[in-house]
Amino acid sequence: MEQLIDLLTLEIQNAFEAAGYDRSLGRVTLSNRPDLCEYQCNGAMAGAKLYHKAPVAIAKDVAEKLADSAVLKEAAAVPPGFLNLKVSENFLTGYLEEMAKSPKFGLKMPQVPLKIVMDYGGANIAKPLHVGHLRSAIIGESLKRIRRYAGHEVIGDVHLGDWGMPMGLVITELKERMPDLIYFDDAYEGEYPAEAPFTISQLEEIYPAASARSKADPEYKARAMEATYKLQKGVRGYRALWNHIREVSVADLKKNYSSLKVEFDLWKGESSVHELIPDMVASMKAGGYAYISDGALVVDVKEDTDTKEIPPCMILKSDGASLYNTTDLATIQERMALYHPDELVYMTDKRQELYFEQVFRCARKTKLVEPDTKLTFIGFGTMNGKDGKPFKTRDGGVMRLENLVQETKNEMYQKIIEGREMSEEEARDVADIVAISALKYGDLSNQASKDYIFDMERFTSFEGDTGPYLLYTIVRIKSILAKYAGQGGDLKEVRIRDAAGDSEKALMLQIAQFQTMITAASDELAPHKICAFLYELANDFNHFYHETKILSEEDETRKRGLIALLLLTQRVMETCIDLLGFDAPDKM
RNA sequence: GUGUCCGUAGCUCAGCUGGAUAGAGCAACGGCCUUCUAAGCCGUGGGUCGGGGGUUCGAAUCCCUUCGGGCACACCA
Repeated sequence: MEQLIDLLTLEIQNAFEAAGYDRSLGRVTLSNRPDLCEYQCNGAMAGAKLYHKAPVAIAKDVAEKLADSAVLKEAAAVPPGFLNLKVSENFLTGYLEEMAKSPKFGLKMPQVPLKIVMDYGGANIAKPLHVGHLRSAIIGESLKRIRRYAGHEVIGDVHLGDWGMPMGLVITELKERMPDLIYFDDAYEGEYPAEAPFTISQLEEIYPAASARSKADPEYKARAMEATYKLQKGVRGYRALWNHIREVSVADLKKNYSSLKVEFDLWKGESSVHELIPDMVASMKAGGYAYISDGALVVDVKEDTDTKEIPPCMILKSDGASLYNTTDLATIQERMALYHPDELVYMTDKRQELYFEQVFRCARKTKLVEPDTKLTFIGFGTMNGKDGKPFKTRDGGVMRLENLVQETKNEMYQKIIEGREMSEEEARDVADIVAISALKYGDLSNQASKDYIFDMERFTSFEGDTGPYLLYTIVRIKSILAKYAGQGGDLKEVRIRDAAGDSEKALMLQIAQFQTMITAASDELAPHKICAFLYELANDFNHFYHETKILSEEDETRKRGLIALLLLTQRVMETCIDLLGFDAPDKM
């Protein structure tokens, strides 16, 4: 169905035309003076010059044509030339009724759905997930859900970091600690053990140790680079060891991502494409794109319109090893071949923006993608601590994601156990659900591209613009609906009625904006717009709730109308939180 | 140095395809529970929208300039 604001615009445009003015002046916007009107049109002021006429006179002409509009209850021309609009209650009711019975509340589906591959994992199998991976996972998951809801086909790929230097570092450190492992015996030709010679916790300790040592010890670093090279070349023992690292690590990653309700369709990684690399490199050379510069193989990606120096895109290091660029380019090639996507989306820290600009240009220049394939980079800001610097643990280390999630859950458990009578087990379950909302909403309610300050106390608060506050609002609605059903009310036999008061109408008007909001969130890749909408919706509901008796309403018809409005509010809210990637409990 | 993003209330943030009195939340203060979850609601105080110039009937929003900060700038990912 059409967006409410478009229906209003059409109505006003017709009035402009009927009054003898250009219909393009009739654009309607949400009111910025809610005390005066619900929607407004500023077109008369823009038309003043065109028609050499006082803006308010134009507005008056238009308002006259709207006197018996079925859509508008009121259209007032006020100085200096605003058209203040109020929607007809009856029209609004019909609009919400149609929303209630349409799939996705009447959201228009694209004529041709896009096929999109989204890359929003970025986890490295050599090291555990840390807070830096949180934003990519949370924002990426939400955007995937939003664009699916908007009617597109989205494939989410975790795209593991499993082929670079970190692998060489872990292998080198393993060799250092356990030189007698069969994997390091070049003469060995038998089967390797099925069981990994290390656990996930050991792995978590090994990488940081190796990384630190390689920074301090050039000889060690050289060995790690060599190990990386040997792995990539296919040395049997190294591959077998690498398989262990991957298995142990992926099992742990799946557990962690799933605790955040983050799901990937593909568990591919840099290594998935290593076999494509030689041919890709050869064709880049044959096509005349790639050449040797300072020993490395590069492709120039400068353009005449550049306002700054764009360094060439590196394809192979001077030692012949592949790097991030190589696997990313090969991955583009693979994704094009396997899925023929219309768009490739990358979610990473915004510091990688220049890097992706190089890769995208290189992919275009070397024709890895179609001319009309869209390549999108979404860079997110840093998650900072209260001091405004990148988030760290108390002792200054990198905070593991698992610990952050657990701390949030514990914090929430404390609050629930203090404020509510609940069994310990139930409080734990509820705390887990609410904690995820706190974490995700705290992140998503900020613009993705900006840095934000992680404040556990604020995010887990039940007051203000937080995830828990939204869930609390949903729980209130659920509670009333459950009571209504318990009293023998049939939730299927209810229909929305015309709003009887201001707060009821405000709630209805807010719900009616759902489609406009979703469209904006999807087009602009902006989950925070859903957050803002939800928060406002929750406020509107609570305001309405406070001054409206529902279950004790004596007029049966009106009561059913209120229940229908509650149902719709709940459905819209739950749809929105699902798009953000969290759930609501039944009680809290 | 070059490029880029940001600077809005004490704090954390919206608003930025130009419109009327710049909005929320937190914090502070004051009200509202015999009645559907008071983890709620209502209200009060708090702003040279970093500074300066320009475009416009109208600028937080667009342009220029300046100050302050973040980030990036080929063999890491």
